[in-house]
Amino acid sequence: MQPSNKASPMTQIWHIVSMIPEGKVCSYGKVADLAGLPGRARYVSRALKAAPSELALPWHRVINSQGKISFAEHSEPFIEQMQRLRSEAIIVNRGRVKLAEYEWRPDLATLVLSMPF
DNA sequence: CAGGTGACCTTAA
DNA sequence: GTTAAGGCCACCT
Repeated sequence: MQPSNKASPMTQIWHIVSMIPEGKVCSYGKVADLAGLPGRARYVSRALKAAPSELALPWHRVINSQGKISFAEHSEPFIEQMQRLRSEAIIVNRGRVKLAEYEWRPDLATLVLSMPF
């Protein structure tokens, strides 16, 4: 019997986030959709908060549907996220990035093949 | 069990 | 371009 490595919803979310490429961003809602959890954007934020730091997920590439950083402006995590985005040559103005320019558009076929069973 | 909360989203002003 | 309201759902009091 194989050890149960079935993907939990949270694991799925971590997996999707890990695939966002450098220099691109993705909204919480989109991550939820891609993880097979439509309408569960808030679950994505919880999953990120719960993610072990050893995973080194690119959590800073996840923003809200308006292209804005969802942490309170000027808060510590807000500033860190902005710095991380800028370090990838992403332009951030008033805590917002231009989605038309930076939104991740994954190839769905490739994505499906990368999914854990 | 009931109510509050939040790293959200869509819609309608 | 903005904000406000309603919806959402796992977690915590």
